[in-house]
Amino acid sequence: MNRILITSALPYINGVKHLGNLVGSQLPADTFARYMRLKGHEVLFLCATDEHGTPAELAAEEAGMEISEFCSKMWQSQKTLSDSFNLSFDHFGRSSSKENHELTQDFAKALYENDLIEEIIEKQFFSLNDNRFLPDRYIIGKCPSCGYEKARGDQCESCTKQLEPTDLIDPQSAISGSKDLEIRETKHLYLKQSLMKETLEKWINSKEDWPVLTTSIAKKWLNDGDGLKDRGITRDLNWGIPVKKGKEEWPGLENKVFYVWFDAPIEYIAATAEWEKENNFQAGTWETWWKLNKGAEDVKYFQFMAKDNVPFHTLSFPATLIGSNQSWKLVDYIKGFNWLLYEGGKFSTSQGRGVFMDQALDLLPSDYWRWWLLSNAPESSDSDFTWESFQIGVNKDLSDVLGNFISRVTKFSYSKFGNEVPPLEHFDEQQRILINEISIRLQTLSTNLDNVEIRKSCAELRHLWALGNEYLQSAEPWKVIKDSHAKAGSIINFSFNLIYLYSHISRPFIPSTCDLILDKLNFSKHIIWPGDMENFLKTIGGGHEFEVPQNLFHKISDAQREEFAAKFSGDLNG
RNA sequence: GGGCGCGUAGCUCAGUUGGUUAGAGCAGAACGCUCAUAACGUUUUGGUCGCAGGUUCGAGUCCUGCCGCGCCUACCA
Repeated sequence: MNRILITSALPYINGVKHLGNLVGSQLPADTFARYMRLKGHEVLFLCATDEHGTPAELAAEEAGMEISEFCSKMWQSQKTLSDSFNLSFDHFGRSSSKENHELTQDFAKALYENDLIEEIIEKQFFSLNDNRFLPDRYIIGKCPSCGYEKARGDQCESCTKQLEPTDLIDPQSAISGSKDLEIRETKHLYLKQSLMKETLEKWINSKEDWPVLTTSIAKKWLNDGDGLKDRGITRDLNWGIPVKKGKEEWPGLENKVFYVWFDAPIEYIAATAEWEKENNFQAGTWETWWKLNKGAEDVKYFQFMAKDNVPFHTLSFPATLIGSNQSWKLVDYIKGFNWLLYEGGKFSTSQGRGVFMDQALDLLPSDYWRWWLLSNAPESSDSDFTWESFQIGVNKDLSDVLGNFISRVTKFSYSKFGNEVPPLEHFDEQQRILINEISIRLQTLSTNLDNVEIRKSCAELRHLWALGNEYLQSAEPWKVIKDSHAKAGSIINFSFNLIYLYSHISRPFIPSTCDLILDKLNFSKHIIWPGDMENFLKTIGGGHEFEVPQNLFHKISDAQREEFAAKFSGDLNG
């Protein structure tokens, strides 16, 4: 048994997440966590909302709510949705937690003491009307290069030229539109990660098993231009973690908070402390997961995220952990994902384009989405959600292959033998050959999951399901029963044991369907990853009582598909 | 501009360190079965592996150049 720490990238607080967000980190992480639990490992699977930053403040303002109230509400909403999608987090925390405040401030202190934080005086736009400093992208004006009227202070979206806010002609606040701006001097903190370039590079070069996507992004940042740049870790906002040196005030930074990207990854650690507290575990339990000098040497740590998150997890966060010199556990494997597209274009939270988690569940049960998303996860490149692909994938794999197999076995059995599973005589030649093939394929599935190869795992699982139909077709119990009741019963017994197998190995992918199968077929709720097939496929013996489940999956009709597509076609939320 | 990735059957993709007749699912065709959600099974039709060179006994796999597509480039998270 190993101790396995799994974190999913933190979903941002500003609204309901779409399917692209879901498949980019939380969902594959859940499948991996569930698999590792079935394997008997001690798993700690964590996630939390990422609550700080300007977009959260603006979203709260738009909703007419206090920021703290807004975040609480959105946290509850995201928590409810992740439960509905059966994301099996051991704890779903908040980056605004007391634990994160303390840890973040402690990290800042340690980094400062190790000469890895620098105080820099900068000139920055201050909006008198909004009574706040404005980040570069919240200043708009005319682009000096192409004349575009609504160029942002960091970059002109029209000609893509990189800009400084002071370059803009006739600058104004993007928040209020006010032109009453002045440039003020203000102090900020920078994380001197440039000093850690060699250390980080060596660490990343040692990770030969990471996906190319992950290491190539990290190396690009390490070697781009003058190399790894220092990074500002403070912002002029009200909502966030106040800049402090541990518990002490930080002179000149009294009204500032840490940059969201500094405190968000620290929440992984804080969430562990929250988890400990919530469960009343012995004080210091969280450290056994995170501190190498307190028992974390044997922990294997996996992170899941979309590609936009990779720089922070490969560079800034490790720089924070290493730089503190406090023997923190570093990540062992980073799984990065590309984007999921919606009908060829981008999912967009701001434009309401695509399908969002709450809307998805209004249409169909979670397993339909889980299955399609996992079997089409954007691993090697961006992948495209289309209603047609979704319809075909769900209908074929879930209804025709898995659902129909369970249906034909249970209904045939019930009609011929009543509500008790008939007994197995002994494994015949055909069954032995099949047991052998299943063992091999199960090993492949297991290896794919060990390697966090999500699509391949789905393909292999589907193949295992298909073996059930192939077996039934060639064994032909409906013919055999005319000569031998016992022999037909034996075929059916074996088929029930195949369903028993599927209810275990499918659980990381489609948990609620598996629970339903366990329930209806009266299988034990004690689920493990199967070992020896010969024994495992004898588990359900003769006389086992069951109930015929209703059809587990309903097909998506063409009419339904068209209705969904029309509903979600526009640039407004459906 | 720079960096990275992709381009394999009509569609979506897999192809370990280069090794014999290039694979899967979907779609198409034929046949079979009738237990089942008109579902299932068997067989089968589709590929000069983006283009052009090169290395090699041998290249989808390595090298060079080109074409096309996508992503990233640090104050959106």
